[in-house]
Amino acid sequence: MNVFKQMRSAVLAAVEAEAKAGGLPAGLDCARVTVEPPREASHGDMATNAAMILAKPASMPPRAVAEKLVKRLAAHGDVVGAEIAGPGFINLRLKDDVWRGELATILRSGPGYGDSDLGAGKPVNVEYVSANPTGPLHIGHARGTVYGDALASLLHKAGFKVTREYYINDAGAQVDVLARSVHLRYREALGEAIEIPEGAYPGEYLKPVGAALAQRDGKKWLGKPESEWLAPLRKFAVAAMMDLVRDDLAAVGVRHDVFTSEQQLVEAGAVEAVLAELTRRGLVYTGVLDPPKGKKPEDWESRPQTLFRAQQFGDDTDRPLKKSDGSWTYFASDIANHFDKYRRGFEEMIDVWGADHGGYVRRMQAAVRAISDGKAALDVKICQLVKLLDKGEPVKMSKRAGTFVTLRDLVDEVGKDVVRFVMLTRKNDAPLDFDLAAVKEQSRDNPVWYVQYAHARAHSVLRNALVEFPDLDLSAGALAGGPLERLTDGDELGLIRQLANWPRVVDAAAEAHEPHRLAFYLYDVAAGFHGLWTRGRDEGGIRFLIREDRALTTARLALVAAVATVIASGLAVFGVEPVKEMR
RNA sequence: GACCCCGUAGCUCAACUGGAUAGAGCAUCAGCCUUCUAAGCUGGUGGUUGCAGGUUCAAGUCCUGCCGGGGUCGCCA
Repeated sequence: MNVFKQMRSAVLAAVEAEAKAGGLPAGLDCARVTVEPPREASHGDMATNAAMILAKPASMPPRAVAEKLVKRLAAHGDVVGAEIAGPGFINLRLKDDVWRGELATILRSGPGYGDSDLGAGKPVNVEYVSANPTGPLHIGHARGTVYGDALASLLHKAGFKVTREYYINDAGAQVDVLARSVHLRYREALGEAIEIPEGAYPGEYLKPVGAALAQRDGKKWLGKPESEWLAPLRKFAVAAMMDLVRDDLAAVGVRHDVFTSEQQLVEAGAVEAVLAELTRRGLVYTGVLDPPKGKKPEDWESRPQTLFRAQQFGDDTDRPLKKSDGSWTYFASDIANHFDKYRRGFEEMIDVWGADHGGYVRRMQAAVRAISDGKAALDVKICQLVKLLDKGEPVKMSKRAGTFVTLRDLVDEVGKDVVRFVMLTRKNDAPLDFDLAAVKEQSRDNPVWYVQYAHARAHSVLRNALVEFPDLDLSAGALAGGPLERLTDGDELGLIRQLANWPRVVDAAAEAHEPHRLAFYLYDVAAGFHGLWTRGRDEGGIRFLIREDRALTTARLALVAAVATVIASGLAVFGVEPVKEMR
């Protein structure tokens, strides 16, 4: 329970008391009542919209409601001022001790500060990456990977029971291509001169896979018809690719809890099972689709096919479940995938997809509603493209020429922490520029650096404090129990207010599934701290370390330690290591 | 043609799911280094939130219609 929630309870209590006293109708709906920090600091510590929300149902002017509430709130022990402003806001000014108390809470909570019970232990499944197992992860995967992972951490922090899931698309035609490509490399490893035909994967990374196969099976698959080796090689190749993918994921600090194989779902009859279920509900039929208007494919031929009634669940049209060769569409097995998740207990699911899958969102949401009788909800987060730049110039990439940038290359170039942080500095559905030169810059416009610098600076102060006061106890408990009443400067208290906002930021970001908000918040905290630091250059009295005043120093170190704590808490969600020195 | 995303300062982007005078960085202009890291800080300039309506105490945010940019559109995943 953070300070804002506490004050919201106080506001609700005031409403209830007023209702009991007859000043307001009983049973008013307070769900939309908020207590938040006002945008303008001069408005006080917190503001509530209660009077404006309740005015209409109470059939009273907002200011009249506000007057009644103000009277009661002014009597609250933590409140030193309550006034009506603007159209009916109630601005609350709190005792400084409330903020000092929150500072102690931050220190005692450590990096766990901001943890909440918003999720109440509810299971959430976050499916992300889910790249085809046909090669190493490239830069196009990087954003969804980092985003999904940070979102998972964020939801965990907000009290959800999170499962990180990877869906392996190992049943489609692309995997056949992979198997054939590996067979070529296998023949090559056994001494044949090969030529890579059009339509096969040319990547060098398949060489060791072919060699490993030759090592394991010898000449077993030479000169045999494809029908004999395709299935076993597919399995071998997919396993090798997934090893590759897992290594790449580890390099960016990502680790999934569950890997679900499409192939295994198909083999286990999961697709038939879920289709039977949908058929039983009358949601599957054989019909003919109209060609898309305005863009009729050349080879369009009208034919009856097996369709899912997606339209009944909000999609634009019904969607095919079977290809013309009789095998399942990707959509059909993906329904089985989501049904599988639902049966494993997930009523809340999140999928992270690339921008090119935007058109697929509705049908999958329709399917999830259908298979769960509307009990499960699927949120799909689309990650827009990342434009890779160097000094403002686009980095040339070509898949054909093999010069596409792998995720590993990027991590090797700038480091895991930078990749992770930068990927989270934009809303997921907005395009992102990733400039290799800019992220190496050490300046204010490089947010990674700027935030890390604030954290390092804080630790630098703590280190210097021990030079000045060698016997100082810098443990969180000791600092929290220190003479915090010595913190009286407006900027100091302002910084505490900013830190106290962290739990709200966590909750709001978790609810919106928007981890990027944390990046902006951390940047602001860093700015607040850097500002206070620099003020100490001009005004000796505001410096953190005051040789002649051990008590004041202790109090200020508590603030410094709290800044470091909150930054570390935020970076932990991002999976970024907070540094204590900038080197 | 349909659907999805985006449109905010010269540039790159925020805006706490509808709140008060729309905020940061870059750029630009003016300042601050015998002192805990100047790798930094302070201040100024800069806006018809693409356009036009609507909803209400209140709209950048929600609804409708346009304009512009991107993405997608049966048998790819």
